[in-house]
Amino acid sequence: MINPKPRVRFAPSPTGYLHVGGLRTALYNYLFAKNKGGEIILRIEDTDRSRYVEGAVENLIETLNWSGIKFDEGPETGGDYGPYFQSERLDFYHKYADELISKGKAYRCFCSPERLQKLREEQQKLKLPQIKYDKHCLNLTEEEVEAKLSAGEKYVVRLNVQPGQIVKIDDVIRGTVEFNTDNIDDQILIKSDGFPTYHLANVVDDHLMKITHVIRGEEWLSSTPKHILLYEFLGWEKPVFAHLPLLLNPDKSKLSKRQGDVAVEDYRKKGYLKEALINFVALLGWNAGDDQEFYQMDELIEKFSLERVNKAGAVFNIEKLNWLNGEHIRHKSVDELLPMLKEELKNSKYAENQYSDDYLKSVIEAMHERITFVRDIIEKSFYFFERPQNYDEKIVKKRWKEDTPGLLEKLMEEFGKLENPSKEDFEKAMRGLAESLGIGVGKLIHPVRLALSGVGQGPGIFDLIHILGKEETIERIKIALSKIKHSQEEN
RNA sequence: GGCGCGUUCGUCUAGCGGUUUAGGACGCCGCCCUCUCAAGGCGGAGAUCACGGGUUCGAAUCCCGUACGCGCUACCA
Repeated sequence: MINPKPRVRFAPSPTGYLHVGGLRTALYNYLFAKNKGGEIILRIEDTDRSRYVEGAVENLIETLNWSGIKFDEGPETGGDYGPYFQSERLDFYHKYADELISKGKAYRCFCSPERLQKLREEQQKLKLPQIKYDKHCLNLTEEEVEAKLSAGEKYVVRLNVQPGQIVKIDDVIRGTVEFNTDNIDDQILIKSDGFPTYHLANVVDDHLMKITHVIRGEEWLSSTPKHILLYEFLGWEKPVFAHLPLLLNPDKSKLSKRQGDVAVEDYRKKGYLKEALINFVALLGWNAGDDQEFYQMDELIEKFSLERVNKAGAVFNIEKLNWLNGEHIRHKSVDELLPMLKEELKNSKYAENQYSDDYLKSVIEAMHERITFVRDIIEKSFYFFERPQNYDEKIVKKRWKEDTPGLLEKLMEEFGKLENPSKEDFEKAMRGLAESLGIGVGKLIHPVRLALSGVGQGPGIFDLIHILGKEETIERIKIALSKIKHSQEEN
């Protein structure tokens, strides 16, 4: 009975940006579909005109594209089950709303917002266990309805819920969950502006688009019985439901803007790799049951299963994301990193400078294992892009001794003799000098590092020298010699 | 308030009745490697498995209750 090729959907509403929780929902849908050789559809749920945000759809699609989640059908790609904007599917919703009305499973309600408000307040005052619509308009005769209709009165369409019944949900993640219809309100299906609510639009579209599995956030679990009722009233086969645990703030509340970034584009701007974000978010609520933490998309597809999704919410912990970002950078080749570095350079203060690909590649090589973000190459090892403006006081104190200037003079002399030196040539020259002087090579290495970079840490000294080149190395040592001497004298 | 879901190291998690002195990862600390910083390797601290009852020869694992957290309770999704 289960379709061997599932069809799932990601159905965001365009209210601004793609939330990281949304990204994970989209991801799980994608992983599930691709693991089973199925299809994933992107559907835009734009039924709330008051929340419409200009450009949100474009932004959503752009961010989804960036993430590497590819949709088989949707606004961009098209497909046989369109249109993929709910605002363009109004006829469908009205058709089925009418069908429900004629079956007595739904009814028109002419109650004013004021009456509804008052009703709610009264029920609250009476401390009624549940606040529900009183089915007032269900008692209207056909003639009364006709009269109101022809008088042009505004109305909504409500689901006619019969109390005293048990609705069961078989959730892949949560097992069987039961609801008593006593607690279910006569949900509005069509708003007075003629647009459907989520509940109707969702069920109609999922059926029409032949969706087999509804994988969505836990916030929908409570309204699922309404959806099940709709499927039953319409005589449609229900999809399989899977309600995902929520993503949480460090204080365990639902992930929100106030406590950090929630928009995928924020993380993108900060320099997180899509591979790292995907990897991280995949692990928030799911694991394969082994010790693997590092995943590429294709491995996630291969190993993903809904059965292994957790029930409890997961705190979005930035530390682990940072680690994963570093891991994914380390797994990338220098050639893959090159265009990324160039892009970062374009947005840096070095945008006007020219660097050869070979130079940048050697810089990447040197910094590859020392960074969390590609941008770190520019920020942590700025000395590959400009001469140091000053020298770290602490390091000067620690490494710049009285005999240092003399030693560096000798070293420059040795380096000066080198013809087109390789990294090994520099090393041989420096170690040779140290040996002949009977000193530890550290007496040379540390001051040289300071002279070349201005700081006390970085790649191996011979890499640093070789990348900078003989001329620049000597020049920087000269500059340091004069500058650091000065500061010493001044003190 | 009502309904629903959840609860294992700070965080992400493994565990699906005995193999557990509860395993891994991030972070933290230490050691090794080493010219520094990383990366890597090794090790350490860190969880009375929310609490209380049961079931059982035996429970983190099954059942019930309590507490706490979260979600829903809109003409929002």
